Amino acid sequence: MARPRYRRRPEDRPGEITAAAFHVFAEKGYAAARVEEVARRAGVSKGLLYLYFRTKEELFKAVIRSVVVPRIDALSASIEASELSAEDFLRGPFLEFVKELPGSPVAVVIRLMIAEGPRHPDLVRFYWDNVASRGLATIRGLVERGVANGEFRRTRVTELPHLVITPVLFAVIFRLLFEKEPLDTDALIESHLEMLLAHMKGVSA
Amino acid sequence: MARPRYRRRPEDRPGEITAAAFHVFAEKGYAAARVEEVARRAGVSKGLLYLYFRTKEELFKAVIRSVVVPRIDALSASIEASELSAEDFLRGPFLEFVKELPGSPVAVVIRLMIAEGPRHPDLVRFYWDNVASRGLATIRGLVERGVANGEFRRTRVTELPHLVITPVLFAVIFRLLFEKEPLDTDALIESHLEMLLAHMKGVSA
DNA sequence: AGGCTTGCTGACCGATGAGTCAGCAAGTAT
DNA sequence: ATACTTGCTGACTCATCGGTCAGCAAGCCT
Repeated sequence: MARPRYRRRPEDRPGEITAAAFHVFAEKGYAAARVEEVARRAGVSKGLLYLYFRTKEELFKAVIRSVVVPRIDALSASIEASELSAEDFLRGPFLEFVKELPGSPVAVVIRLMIAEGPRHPDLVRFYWDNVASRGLATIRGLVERGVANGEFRRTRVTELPHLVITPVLFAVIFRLLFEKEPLDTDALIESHLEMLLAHMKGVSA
Repeated sequence: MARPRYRRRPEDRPGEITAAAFHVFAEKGYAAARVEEVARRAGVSKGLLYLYFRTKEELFKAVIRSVVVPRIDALSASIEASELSAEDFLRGPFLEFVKELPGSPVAVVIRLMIAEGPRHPDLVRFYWDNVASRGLATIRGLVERGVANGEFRRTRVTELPHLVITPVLFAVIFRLLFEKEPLDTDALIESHLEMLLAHMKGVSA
């Protein structure tokens, strides 16, 4: 008895295709990724792919969104829900979240954004509006909460929340580029946080 | 009188071609860059380009090397030549050097390395051996000089000199990606250095 | 001037890959 | 069973681009 050559599953297809596309884009980059390989990995014909995504670029955008959107929601939620002091939040949930990033799909997205950003300005815009600026605003809010509490002094960190996450981006990129060179990214991020907290608290430890 | 259609200038060609290639790779990335466009910008035929560079990939490697090698030499030289204390060197020549990076050709090279690194492992190796690891070793040496001097306490920064340059990489990438969003990269780098020095000196300023 | 070397040109080739479409077959209604 | 809808296939087209090569001409001899 011949099994059917395929099953109709219109509900599942888009998700399967973006998942496959994520892997292909991750290892090849945008330009070198082949639409046909995406289709093959998704167990689908190239023609079908084009029924769900109008062009390769549309597919690319869908992939970025599919990785990024759920993360944002998770982060926002965890902050709202927390009753911790600023320092405890930074040492706890924040640190945990941020230590995951270098090994997560977000790292891949960051690489793709750096590599392809210049030719996909609307994607950069989307990323800025939904990830980068919101993340920075969140950190700034946290720092200001600490200042209001009396936990922290007022420092440049309020105006430049970027100072909090520089080692995270460094770790992401270092791992991406120099996989072979060992770097204890956890220690990097933790040491930086120690330094930062000491600075904001105004003690010399 | 008909001007000659071209002049023979075999000495100048390689440099002219890599310079043109730098611009094209910078704005298109590797895969989307067209060899013919490089040739056109260099005022040369595609055929000639292939007399000097065997393949597109060779050309790419030559471009990276041409930007990176002179910088290395300049940095090494300036460190050797200096008699300053560790702190003064960091506040002076080091800071100056590092503030230039986000707007320099090195920024472009960093983008290209991130984007194309995975498919050019020997280039990554070259970059690691000649730039990244040497730069890190230099910073570590500087910090240790400060410790030996009694200027600095012994901290994690000795083992993780990466902590010194995280804001530089951040600034490079931020500028590359979000050109439209203002960020005072000088202030970012300076503030980080203040924090770092306070930490290493063990004071709370 | 005539001949020789070689820097240089640009038309060409072959491969590759994005996107299309005519038609097939899985599922559904009758 | 039969007819119908539509998810799905894969062979095809057409443009693009890396790389080649036969030959042209600039500059240098003599």
